[in-house]
Amino acid sequence: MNIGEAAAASGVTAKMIRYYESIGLLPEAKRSENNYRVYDARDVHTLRFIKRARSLGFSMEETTKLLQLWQNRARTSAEVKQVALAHIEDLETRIENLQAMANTLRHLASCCSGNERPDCPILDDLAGKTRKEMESQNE
Amino acid sequence: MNIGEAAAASGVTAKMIRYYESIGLLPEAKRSENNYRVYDARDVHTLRFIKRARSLGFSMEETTKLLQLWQNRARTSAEVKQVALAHIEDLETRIENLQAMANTLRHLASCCSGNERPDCPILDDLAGKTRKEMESQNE
DNA sequence: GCTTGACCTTCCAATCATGGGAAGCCCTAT
DNA sequence: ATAGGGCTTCCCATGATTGGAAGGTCAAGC
Repeated sequence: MNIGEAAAASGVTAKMIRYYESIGLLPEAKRSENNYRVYDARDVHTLRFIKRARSLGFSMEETTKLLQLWQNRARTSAEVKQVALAHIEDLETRIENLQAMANTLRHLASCCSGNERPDCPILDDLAGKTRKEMESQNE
Repeated sequence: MNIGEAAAASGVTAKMIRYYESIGLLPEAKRSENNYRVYDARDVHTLRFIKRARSLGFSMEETTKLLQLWQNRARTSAEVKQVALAHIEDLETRIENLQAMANTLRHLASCCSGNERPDCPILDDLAGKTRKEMESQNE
């Protein structure tokens, strides 16, 4: 199985397979006489594992850790769970940050008439104008 | 006002101020006889505008657009609102993606005993095991 | 046999926004 | 005079991925 077939079977691009090998996430693939990388079903399984982990937002570092645990029969589920819980916490932090942004922007947008006039509470906020300054804009 | 003072006054690092200038977000700063960049209160105001926009998650490209609108008296609030609404949509998409990841992981983690044994539903999911395969693991 | 095209190989560069650091100039205080 | 701090430019690194160039290899069709 060439890299292209492995890519098609796993959903990971050939480029990324080579990259994963280069950073040591995957062991060096065997080579055919033509110097082509050769893969088997087990490699494809590993690639899908990586793809699934990445799609759940795990970093390459976390994915490496998970892959090692997967391949280690002496692992404990506690170790795996710890990685997952840490990642959940990271996701929740990021979600909260994004939601705070979205909430602020929704509020500002709802205050913006969105018409042909130039005055805009969104820009006023970005410009650091206080409510007080806003109210006394005729000074 | 030197770049260090402008940085302290705006909360934008000197490094980033130079970067913003290099990509054209900021015009080239005037120079003192020593070739030091010179800033005034207006520049600091602009830097804070940028910082606030970035903190609301706007990309550099969107920030550039907002800055142009801010500095353009002929703008309409509709233009500003459009940028904001597009960004809100982007944020919401990202939030949904992260939440889907978090939900999946929370479910998997809740199914994981997190003990000393190696069997782990989190790894099973990453490995692509179906529920059916899980139930018949004694085969 | 020779060309074409689809693979594969390695290596280098770009992305986005930011941080780190080197080498060297300028100014002030001791 | 020397030490220090700030300024200058330039290059490099991040994380994960994509793009591309230059060249080797293989199969099919002429």
